[in-house]
Amino acid sequence: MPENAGMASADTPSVAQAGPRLGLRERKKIQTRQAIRRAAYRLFEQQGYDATPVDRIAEAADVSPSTVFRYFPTKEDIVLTDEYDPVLEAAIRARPAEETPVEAIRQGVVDSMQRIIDHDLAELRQRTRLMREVPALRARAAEGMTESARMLCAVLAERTGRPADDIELRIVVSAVFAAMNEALMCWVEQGQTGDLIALIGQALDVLARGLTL
Amino acid sequence: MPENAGMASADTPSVAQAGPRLGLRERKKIQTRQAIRRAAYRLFEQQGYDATPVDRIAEAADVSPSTVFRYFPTKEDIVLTDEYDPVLEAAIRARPAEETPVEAIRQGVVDSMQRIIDHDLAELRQRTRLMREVPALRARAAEGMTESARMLCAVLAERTGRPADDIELRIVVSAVFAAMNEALMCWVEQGQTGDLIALIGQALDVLARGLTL
DNA sequence: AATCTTTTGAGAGTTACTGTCATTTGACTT
DNA sequence: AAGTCAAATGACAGTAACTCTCAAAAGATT
Repeated sequence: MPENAGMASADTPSVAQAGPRLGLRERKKIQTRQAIRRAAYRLFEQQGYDATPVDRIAEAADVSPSTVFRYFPTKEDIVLTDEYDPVLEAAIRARPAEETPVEAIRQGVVDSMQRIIDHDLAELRQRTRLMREVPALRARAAEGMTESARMLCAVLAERTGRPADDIELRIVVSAVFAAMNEALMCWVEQGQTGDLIALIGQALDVLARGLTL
Repeated sequence: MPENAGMASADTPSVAQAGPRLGLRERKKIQTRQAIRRAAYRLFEQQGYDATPVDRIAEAADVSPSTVFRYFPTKEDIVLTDEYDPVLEAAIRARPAEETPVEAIRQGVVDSMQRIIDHDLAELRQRTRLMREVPALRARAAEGMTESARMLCAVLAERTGRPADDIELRIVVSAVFAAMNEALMCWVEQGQTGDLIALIGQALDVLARGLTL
């Protein structure tokens, strides 16, 4: 059974980062990270998130519990750590300056989501399913969204000339993230089989038309 | 020093509920609840949320730790438990049926927020300040918002005739909560001195005009 | 090969819970 | 007023997610 056949994980750099060959140390770190995440995902699937103590994950990944906490400060991070923010940032910066902010956000969001799907759909599925079902993960994910929101605010601040802490800017950004999140949750509830990009598009449409029903 | 002079807390029913005189047992329960919350708020203010173990809150409230957990399933609940949902629900149901959903939400949100401010501004201040500063509370509050969102979806489902799990409905509701939350956070950052109602109005305006900047 | 630095594992300690059980205390009956 | 019942409380034991410290192991460097 091949170990990592044709499967990119979040532990592999998202973008083609043909960086300098890493030393043995760095390579081992990446392996350990992967081992922990894989063991965790497998156990979560088998027995559920709450029913899986970190100690057992450590055991399954063949590392000490201390090591698990060194790689992932909290159990939630094992599931939620991702590299989506830079992707979104790049996608939005790539939009032409003459585009309206809303349109730039829309295209940036759609583009980066497509990239994430292409990169590792299986992982997105697992992650979102867990996010839907485990309250602790939902809560933590929301925390993560406010951090992403700060980033997006900064990018849009440049684009619009507004200050990064501008209230209207923040409203826009948080509404977009809320809509995107809701679209993701709907997708999960529909069995993750539908067209996620279309769902997100629909969600952003609702925002763009001023929430009219 | 008077003990509860002119100060309504979340432990006192929000609305004028001149219900039947409560038995001693019920009265004591309310007292205990109040004692725990007051002790907690005081200690949080003095030494911070994270630096205050539940045991110390129990001690300060003169109850056993078990009792604290009986009243509040988690430490976060001591801060976050509120009775806002019924207020919002009532406010929205009170809007005339011919009003558009967006307008009904807007007025309902504003009305209920005003009611909350009138009821106990001091508590709203403490709560929102803690929500802003303590990550664990931010996360947990987000969880609470998704529950409130479910309720609001149900109410709007009735009003619009759409199913309660309608995607567009859910987008609308989650966007509104996101905007309201962001307005609250802005208010906190501005020292909680500005006009909160105006801020929320501004936030909802941004949504209503389709996020144009 | 020797040394230096980073990573790891072991172990002890804290804290937020969870579950159980005996005791207490208000409520209700007679 | 005494007795009974149900609910509330407190004491205690246990689990699990971390946090900190320190010595051993392993890669990097000379």
